[in-house]
Amino acid sequence: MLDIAILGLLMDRDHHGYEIRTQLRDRLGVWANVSFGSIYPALARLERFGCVEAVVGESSRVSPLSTGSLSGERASLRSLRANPGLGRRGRKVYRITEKGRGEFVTLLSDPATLDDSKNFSLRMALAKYLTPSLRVGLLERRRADLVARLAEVRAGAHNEQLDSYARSVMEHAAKGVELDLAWIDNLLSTERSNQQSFAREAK
Amino acid sequence: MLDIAILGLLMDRDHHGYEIRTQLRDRLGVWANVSFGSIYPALARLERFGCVEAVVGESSRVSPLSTGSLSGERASLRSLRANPGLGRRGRKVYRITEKGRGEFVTLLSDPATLDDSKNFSLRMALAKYLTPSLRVGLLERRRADLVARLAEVRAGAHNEQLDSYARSVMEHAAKGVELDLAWIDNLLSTERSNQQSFAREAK
DNA sequence: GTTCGATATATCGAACTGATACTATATTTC
DNA sequence: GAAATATAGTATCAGTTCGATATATCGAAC
Repeated sequence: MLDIAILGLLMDRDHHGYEIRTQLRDRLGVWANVSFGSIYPALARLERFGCVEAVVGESSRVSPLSTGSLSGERASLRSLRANPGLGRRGRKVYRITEKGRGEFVTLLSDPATLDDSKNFSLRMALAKYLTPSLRVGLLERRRADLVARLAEVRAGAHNEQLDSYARSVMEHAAKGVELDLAWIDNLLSTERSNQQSFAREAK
Repeated sequence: MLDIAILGLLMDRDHHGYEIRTQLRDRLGVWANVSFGSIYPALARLERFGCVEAVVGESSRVSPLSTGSLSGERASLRSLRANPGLGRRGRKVYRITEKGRGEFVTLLSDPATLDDSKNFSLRMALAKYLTPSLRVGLLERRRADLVARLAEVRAGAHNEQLDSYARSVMEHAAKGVELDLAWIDNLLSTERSNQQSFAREAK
């Protein structure tokens, strides 16, 4: 799952480990904070499989000879983030490979194991890389899962032998699922109206 | 975290592994489905620490000699669930020990690591075992976490360079946090009005 | 009669977390 | 201007959880 997230970020531009963490928080909205104990092994794994590669010439201070490339790197770093305070330590910047791009699309399209909320949100955040039909398929599958889950938590909320706290948790869980469901339905209708407008154009 | 959940279920009555899974789904509303690869090791761990013990005389078919205890067991099983079709295979029923009860309250009260949504929901579902002041403390801590998280996802949702899908995910995440926050505030006001009515009684 | 689905225990490898350790630079404080 | 503090950065470890898989029993459907 982390693999998809990392590859998705790298589709846009190169990143180093620390940055992946902050991007995951700020752009993908799925994790509040991913552990470095997840990120670095995942990066190593992806490199082993040939999906990403470490970008050379980013090790900063070790080679102060090539001022040309160094200043170039500085410039790219400056453009990376407008605020001062760039890289403090030798970073290891990763770039996605061709194989990685292929693997990314495969993983993202794979309908297996998208049961939990995090997994789905991640895929939606990267949905621009999917074809419309795959997007709709993903949404419909998620919708079915949520409907089933809603029945479960609603049944739980009506359980008479629950104390008020446990019941409150179940009721809140139900509201959360309802919110998710409304979101999915909204996305689905957007998706379909886009398809219609596309069909009109093609006519 | 699973330890708290299991001990919490066992506070009510004895359970076997499979049942813990269904109860976790139906009563605690936190997990849709916990893996057996989590439950059985957790049970073994808790037994190793002396927090739970396997209840003897529940091994069913292995000892058809003690008909007295067997019929007694049958009766207890029948009372356990009204529907027919009880244990098909030898179950291992666990009971919480005195040490386990102590450990449970300690773990439940421990303010450390309640950052994620699942963890908090679990604690709330078991909040009847907490004192009012511990409950309020838990709620206020969670509230602070959510306020911080809300700022994060709102900032993310206003990020201009996000595509429409990623932004939708962030906006939905923000709505989810808002829903959580409203729930917490509701629980907090309930908690405080209960305290007030208690104070009036004591007067 | 045999496949199917629910009940039940158990284990394995891979993945994820939280904690911790380490280093380097920037900013603030005295 | 020295010292503390914060932030940026890589890395690893033990413990926990997950998903898949194997095994077995029983009732029901076919």
